[in-house]
Amino acid sequence: MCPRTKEQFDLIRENKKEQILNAAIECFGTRGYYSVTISQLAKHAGISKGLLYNYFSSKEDLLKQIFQSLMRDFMGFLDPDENGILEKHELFEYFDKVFDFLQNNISLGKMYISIFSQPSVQTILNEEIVVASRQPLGMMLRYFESQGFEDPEVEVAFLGTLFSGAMSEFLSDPEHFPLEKIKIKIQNMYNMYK
Amino acid sequence: MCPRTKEQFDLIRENKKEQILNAAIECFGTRGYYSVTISQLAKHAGISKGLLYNYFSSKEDLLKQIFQSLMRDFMGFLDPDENGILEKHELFEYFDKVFDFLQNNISLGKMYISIFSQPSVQTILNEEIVVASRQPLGMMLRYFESQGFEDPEVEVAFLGTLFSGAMSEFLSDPEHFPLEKIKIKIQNMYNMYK
Amino acid sequence: MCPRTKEQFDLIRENKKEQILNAAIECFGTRGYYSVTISQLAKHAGISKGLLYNYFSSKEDLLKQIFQSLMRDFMGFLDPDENGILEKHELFEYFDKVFDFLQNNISLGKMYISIFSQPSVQTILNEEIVVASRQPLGMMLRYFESQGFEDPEVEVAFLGTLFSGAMSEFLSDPEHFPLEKIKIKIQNMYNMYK
Amino acid sequence: MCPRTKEQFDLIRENKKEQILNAAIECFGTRGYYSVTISQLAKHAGISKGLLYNYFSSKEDLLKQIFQSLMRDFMGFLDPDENGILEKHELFEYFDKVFDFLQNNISLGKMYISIFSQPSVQTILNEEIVVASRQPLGMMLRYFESQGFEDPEVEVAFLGTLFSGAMSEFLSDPEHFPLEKIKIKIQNMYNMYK
DNA sequence: CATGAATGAGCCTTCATTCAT
DNA sequence: AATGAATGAAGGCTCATTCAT
Repeated sequence: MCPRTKEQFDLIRENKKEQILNAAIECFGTRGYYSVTISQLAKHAGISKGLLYNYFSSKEDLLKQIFQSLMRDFMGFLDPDENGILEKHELFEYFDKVFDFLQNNISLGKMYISIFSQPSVQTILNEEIVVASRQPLGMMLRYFESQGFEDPEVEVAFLGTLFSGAMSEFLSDPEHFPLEKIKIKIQNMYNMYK
Repeated sequence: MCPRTKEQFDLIRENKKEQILNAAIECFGTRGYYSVTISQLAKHAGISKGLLYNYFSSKEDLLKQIFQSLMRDFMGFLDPDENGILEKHELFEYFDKVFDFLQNNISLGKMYISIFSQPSVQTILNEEIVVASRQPLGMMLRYFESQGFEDPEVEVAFLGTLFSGAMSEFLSDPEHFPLEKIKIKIQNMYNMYK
Repeated sequence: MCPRTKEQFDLIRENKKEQILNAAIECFGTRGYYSVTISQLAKHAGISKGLLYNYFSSKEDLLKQIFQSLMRDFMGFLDPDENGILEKHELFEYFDKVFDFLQNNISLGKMYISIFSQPSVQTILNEEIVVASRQPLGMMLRYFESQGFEDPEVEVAFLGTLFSGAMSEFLSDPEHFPLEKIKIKIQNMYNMYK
Repeated sequence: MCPRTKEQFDLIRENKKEQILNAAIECFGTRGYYSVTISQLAKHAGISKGLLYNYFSSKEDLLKQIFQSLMRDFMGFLDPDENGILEKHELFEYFDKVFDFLQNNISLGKMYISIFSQPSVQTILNEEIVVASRQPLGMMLRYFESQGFEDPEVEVAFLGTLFSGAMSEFLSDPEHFPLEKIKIKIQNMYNMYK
């Protein structure tokens, strides 16, 4: 029989990679990066240990790739028209989008939280984090400046506080946290009425 | 050389245990529970590995004891007269005390954050966390009820959001986070003027 | 597309096998048998891993086939008329041929050296080595006997010493080893003037 | 009970390290660096796998330390008075010492041979080899210069040829190689009569 | 009380080999 | 004939824990 075509192989690779990433997000999210072994990961993804290394060069690499994809998602929520400028309605919708996303991707969110709070994981991702956060922070700062806020830097810090607080509280108990009501409270604080 | 009186023993035990706990807090806080080895810990504390097991039965036990001591500190901030009832000035002062404490115990704070966000560490501490948080949450709820808030449960959740957000943002970059200004913003929200 | 005539098949097989052997000699010679992976080998040969196993049943088999081909070459140098008897001019020319060959096949030579000195590779090739060396050693012995040497066995050992020494020194630094001058020194020792 | 003194621990370490080195030399010498596993090594040395890493930071480190000790031995044979100058009697005795040593340390010798001929092991030891060989080669060169040899560099190369040839032939079959007679032949070539 | 040598289970990773297409 | 995805045994190494002294 003739071998598979390049297109067939590409399709297999793409699907399998997705499959592994999903398994990894779930495992890392529920049990934490350090507590998950490659063996468990492979079993969860329904593949052999060795195959994982056909797609990711190491456990660290796997973490980095998940993180980067997550960062891309978040950036897309913040600045959908990719013009680097944050408009009022974008900030407003950002809340909705991020928390909608989190509700549908609880494991991913938990993983994100555990990434940002585990010092040693931060070490692994350090460069990625710095690069990834530079742009959104700058956009928020310019937004508050343009809106005539008295102390824009504090506003950015406070917004960050609300965000990271809401995320971590929601994700630590998704069933009971009154997400909708909190969102409304926050949006009211910024006069973001629909 | 070796034999000592009972009093000497007790004094040594007390000091040594403190010494180990401090070293552990610093190491866990800066590098994370999983990345710190017992060897490193012992070296940092200036003792031998074997001796550490004289004071703590395992690495997990060490973590639990740190956590319990931390919880006791926090409870002391929230309800200093230990009457189980949260009064307005106590909530007001709670903010100050907690963040004063954090500013002087950054490693401990980082460790706290990493504890609450690492799923596997949560597993280790699960019972302790549930027990420890039941009382303060109840106190806050009764406080907001007594103050006639429309939806006390949401208020508790929102306060928790502000808290955990401020903690995590402050601890992720203690040098630059405008802690004082954020504290004032929060206290204003609750009309906690001095 | 796929089907071909039997003649085409045979031609392809012959070329492919040559191609793989050459790649293997180069890789084994420069990096050593154990450090070269089948993947690298296949890439170097411009084929897939799977195809390699169509021509060689295992990594060991590949090594054995290279070795056998090398042994055939060397035997051809020692006894070109294949009469099993070593004549003076044949021994004389043997030196020239072997070292000419080595100069043009440095990787092969390095591989030969590494084969003979790696105990575990010797294990793999053990039978082949014994069989292959029996004949030339016997021929040399009879040669020195026929030339009336006092202690022919020592002469064989000494000749072997010179040979293996010159090979290993040349191959460990082909650029700087004064091969021609050493050859002349050796040939003078045996009165092998042209 | 009181703990051991520093001297007691040092003694334990020294003995144990020796024990591991000897086991490693024997294993590497008989089966080759790549074919020996840490498990086998540990079993052969009568210790656990983990303990090996208490004394050597890696398998490579173990190889390097063996090699360095071997190089020190060889240098001691070549220039016992450590004046950096090779005298006639020293070169003469060098032969005897080296081959006496090899007869009593066949595994070590085999390991040496396999080191110098395995390309990938060479890579590991590359710097060490360059450094280690610079001095003796320089000494030999100056010796032949001082003795008025016509082409001292070729003499060094030829002596190296004899050496590495004799070593590899002897070590590949220590039982049958006529070492004494070969030594005499070589010493006669250089007029090194006792 | 105090030390660090010693253990061994278990981790991440590699790689020869197989197999469906 | 040809491909590379897939497997799994095995290797090097780490580290919490124990124990003789």
